[in-house]
Amino acid sequence: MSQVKITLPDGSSREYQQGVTIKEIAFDIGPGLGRASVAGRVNGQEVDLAYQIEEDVELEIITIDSEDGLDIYRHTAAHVLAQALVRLFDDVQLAIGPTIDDGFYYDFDLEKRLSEDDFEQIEAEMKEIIKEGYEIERVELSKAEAIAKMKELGMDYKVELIEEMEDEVVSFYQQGEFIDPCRGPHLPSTKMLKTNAFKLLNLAGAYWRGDENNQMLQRIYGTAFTKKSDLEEHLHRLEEAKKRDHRKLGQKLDLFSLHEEGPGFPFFHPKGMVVRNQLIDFWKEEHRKAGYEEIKTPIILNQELWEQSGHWDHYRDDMYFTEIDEQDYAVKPMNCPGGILVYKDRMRSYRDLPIRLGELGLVHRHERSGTLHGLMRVRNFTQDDAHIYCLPEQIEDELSGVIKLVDTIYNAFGFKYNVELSTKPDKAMGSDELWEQATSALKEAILANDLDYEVNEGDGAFYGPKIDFHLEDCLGRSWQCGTIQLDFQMPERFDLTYIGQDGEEHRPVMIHRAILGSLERFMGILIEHYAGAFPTWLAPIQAEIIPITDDQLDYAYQVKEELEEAGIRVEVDSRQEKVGYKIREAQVQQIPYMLIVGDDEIEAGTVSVRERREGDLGAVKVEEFKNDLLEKIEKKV
RNA sequence: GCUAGCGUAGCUCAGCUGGUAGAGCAGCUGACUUGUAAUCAGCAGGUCACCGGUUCGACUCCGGUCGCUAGCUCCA
Repeated sequence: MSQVKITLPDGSSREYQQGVTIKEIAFDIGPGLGRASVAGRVNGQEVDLAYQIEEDVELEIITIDSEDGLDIYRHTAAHVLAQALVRLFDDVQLAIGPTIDDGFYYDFDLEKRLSEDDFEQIEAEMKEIIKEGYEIERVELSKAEAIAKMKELGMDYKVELIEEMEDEVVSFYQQGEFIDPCRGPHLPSTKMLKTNAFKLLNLAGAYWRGDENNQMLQRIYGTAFTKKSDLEEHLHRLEEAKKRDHRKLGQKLDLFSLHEEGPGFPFFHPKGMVVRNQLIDFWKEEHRKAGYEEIKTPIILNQELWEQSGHWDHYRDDMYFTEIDEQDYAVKPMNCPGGILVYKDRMRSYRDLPIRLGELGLVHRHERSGTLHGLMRVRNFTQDDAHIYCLPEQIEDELSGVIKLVDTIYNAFGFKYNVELSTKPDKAMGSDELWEQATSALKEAILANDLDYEVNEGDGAFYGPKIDFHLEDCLGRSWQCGTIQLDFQMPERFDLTYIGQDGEEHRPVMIHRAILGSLERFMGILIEHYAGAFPTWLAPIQAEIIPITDDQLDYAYQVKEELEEAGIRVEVDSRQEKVGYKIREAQVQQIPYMLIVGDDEIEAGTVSVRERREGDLGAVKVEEFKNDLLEKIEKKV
């Protein structure tokens, strides 16, 4: 027997007999580590504790309290869920069961339609399996054997998956009577799962392989932790997150509403309009500084325009149509064709380029009913659109300019964002060469700006690839907001030209871009981001004046007038209620400042300032409060 | 669009195995004139989403439609 040299992450190394398992090494290093170990990473590859080391390797022990350890733990929990389903339902067909950010799910096919009422029974069976404490063993079969095995068990989806694998050996994990093909690793035993720290959360339909043309499977989502308290904390966090839901806050803070009379067509209330208008003011200011001009184009335009743009061929199903004087018209789903008409309205010189035309354009799209979601996914929304017409050699600078503008605007709200590069979809216009050229230009712009990004294959617009900027909502769901699309198709289709230095006509390049994405979605994100407590510059009401009795009403209105004259949004709560009541009301409405005025304040010409988070700040002169507040608003703090 | 669930007063929710609805908050009226997160009393408010069926009788059971929620698909 020869020795193998194990190098640990800290650089130290140890010698063991060839064939030593990771579990043995972990216990050899220390019993504490041994007990906490769930798997290993050999030369960067995750493997089971029972994995035998046959040569010199770099080894990392994965412990239960690490992120990777928890992931393995949850993966085993998913297998236990699958095992429970197989035990409970004869005709269950297993599909896939991966881990996700906060838990795991398993997809399966079953004649019986499950409901959440069935969770209790399934969880009980899972607990039983955990208690029975099966060793979890890795089994390797040849591809042919693997297929035969799955056919024998009637697992058609697994057969399909294995048939498409390239490897000749397929690994399985067996626990008791249950066996499931899986890459692993897994916990060494089902009994390592805590019976009181997992929970099945919800049930959903999910298409096999994510394709809506396929069979719809049933999916059970669950989560698992190594401690009961962690599970409880997680569930508590979910509850707290739900309180930030923009749909709830929108109603509570009287910002907007949705009605059956117009599904997906949001109604903005006066307070919601304040936020929206502040956002627009900020947007306009930043765009003015970045060299944009603004236009406005019609909502309804002749159908022929949409045929020319390619929307008729590629986007018709998502559009609304109408008729005017027996002519066919369409309600715009995008602003570009209208904007193009503005560009084409006169001759353009190379000296004019780049031309940056911004438009807060109201678009309508027929989104499928099941996809609507508060303000995040609606059927009419205002895009903070702009189209940049430029020379080919200006592309790089223009793309960078937009990326920087996105960063500036998102930073004003403290948003973290994810960047995706979306490439050519199946349903696309134009040659592969042009797409390739446009895609690599976008990629270069991302790299030049030092952004991390992921590639989203086939998710581009039908006329060009795009860089998408994603923001997260209260539950961590990702929503596309900003987008930059490089387009060589529309200039061609609309025969866009500029006169070059040589006096000849040339083709400009077009960049479509939105920073906020849509005002509606962005506001939804904003509401959840701030949990309704908007920074003062955005707050619908910035200060609530609270007189203690009617005797101070005159003074209250006097203060109101002074602040209003300075442009501050202020209200007087003139109701005959106790101070505590009015304060509570203002707190619930997340008003940044409450100004309490009693006889003392009248006497001294002050207001007692209460800040919504810090509480009572004491009395200050009205003038001082005003200047202070104006400065905060100006600085957007 | 698909799968599952849900739809009772402006809001949040009760309503047992079918016998034509109730609370709190909000609203209105009155009293109280109040010092940093809810003063008291009274009043009013519902074709139980809509349409049809079963039944002597339906908020309750069944079917359909619409809307909402979670997820899938699709997307700003």
